[in-house]
Amino acid sequence: MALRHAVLAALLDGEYSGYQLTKIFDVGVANFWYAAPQQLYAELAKLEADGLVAGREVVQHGRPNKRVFTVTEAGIAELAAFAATPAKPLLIREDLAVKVHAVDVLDPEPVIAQLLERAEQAAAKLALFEKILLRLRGDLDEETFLREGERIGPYLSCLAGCRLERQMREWCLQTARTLGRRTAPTGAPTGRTSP
Amino acid sequence: MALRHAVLAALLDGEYSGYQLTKIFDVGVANFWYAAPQQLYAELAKLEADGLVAGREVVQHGRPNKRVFTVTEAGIAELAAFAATPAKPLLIREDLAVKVHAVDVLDPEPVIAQLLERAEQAAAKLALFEKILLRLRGDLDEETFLREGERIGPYLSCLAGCRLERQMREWCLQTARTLGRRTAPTGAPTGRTSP
DNA sequence: ATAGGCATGTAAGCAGTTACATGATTTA
DNA sequence: TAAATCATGTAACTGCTTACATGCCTAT
Repeated sequence: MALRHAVLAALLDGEYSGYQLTKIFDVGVANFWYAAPQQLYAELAKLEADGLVAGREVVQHGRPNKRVFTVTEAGIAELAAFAATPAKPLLIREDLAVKVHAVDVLDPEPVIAQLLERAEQAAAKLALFEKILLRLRGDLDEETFLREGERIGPYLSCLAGCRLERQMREWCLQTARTLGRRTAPTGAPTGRTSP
Repeated sequence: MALRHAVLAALLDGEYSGYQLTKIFDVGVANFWYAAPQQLYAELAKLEADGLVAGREVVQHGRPNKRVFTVTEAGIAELAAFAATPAKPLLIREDLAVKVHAVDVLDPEPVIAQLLERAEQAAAKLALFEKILLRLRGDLDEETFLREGERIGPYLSCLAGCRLERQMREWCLQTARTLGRRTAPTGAPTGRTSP
């Protein structure tokens, strides 16, 4: 049971409703945990029942009311216990890499198309993360902020997201180029050995 | 249902038994899919029942016999259909990043220790992957191999593993350093503001 | 009007994890 | 003689995904 810790960590950034959390978690690399909306509503209910978060009704005009949640002291204690526990290894599951692994016996065209699409998504996420970094560090430069800032956890985990997306983008582009060169020596003669 | 595709892709590299696959999959980033041993035995049974792989008994002396599996033509067709289907987004779940995200309200010591340990694991995996790359490309240099090699899929997916582990190592070290500087201004006076 | 965003859930089914079970052989 | 490696599973449980359900408000 580790989704609960990801939810608790996310709620340290502020009061959020279930719906707001779904937005944060379906960016996926929010805090390196993906979760479906239904999981979040269920988990929040459990966390509240266990006294790890406290809900508060927020009345809104013009849109449905919502319940926002805060981490309780018991919730902080739960996080502390979690942090002191040995970390589980990274869990990663990536369709696209499986397809690339098998590409030699397959039609490479759809794989190349997916690599290019993924590269664009990675670039978009990277841009988003860099905006978040800017917002978090305010008017300080990164080094000063990391030395003296009050709350650097979200910044540090966002830095990991940047690294990941940057590598993802580069790998996708490099791989697409490599595959493209092998399949389509189309257009002007290139002086390479003909088939 | 995507574990089956990861298993099929892994079996393109050669005939493997269930036990051998467990070794490949618990390296984790084998082809970007982690799976527990029990999953693999179950999945192989299903794949064989569906005619996507074929099993063959290998008699051994001095150790238990084993059954090794090969991908059938139907298996290749299944992989082809999978490759043509839009890829699901990357699934990533990382305890350690969650802990870092929450580090401001926690004792940073155990988190730093885990970051350093993870950095070492990443370095070890990186070294392993680089050996695999060498083995795959034989006596060719990378560029030539990627242009002219016969089977480049495993090489390309292993390159992704290298990128990932390299970033992981650097992020862990950078993050541990940052956290360490903030908590322990021990030793010689540094001129910084005292607590 | 219709699509999209806000807001919260239930229910069924499948996938993944943890614990248990067995047994032979090689290495320390 | 104990521990590690090879080799293959079963069973119970938990967690995750997919599909369904509802309803209001805003923008096009």
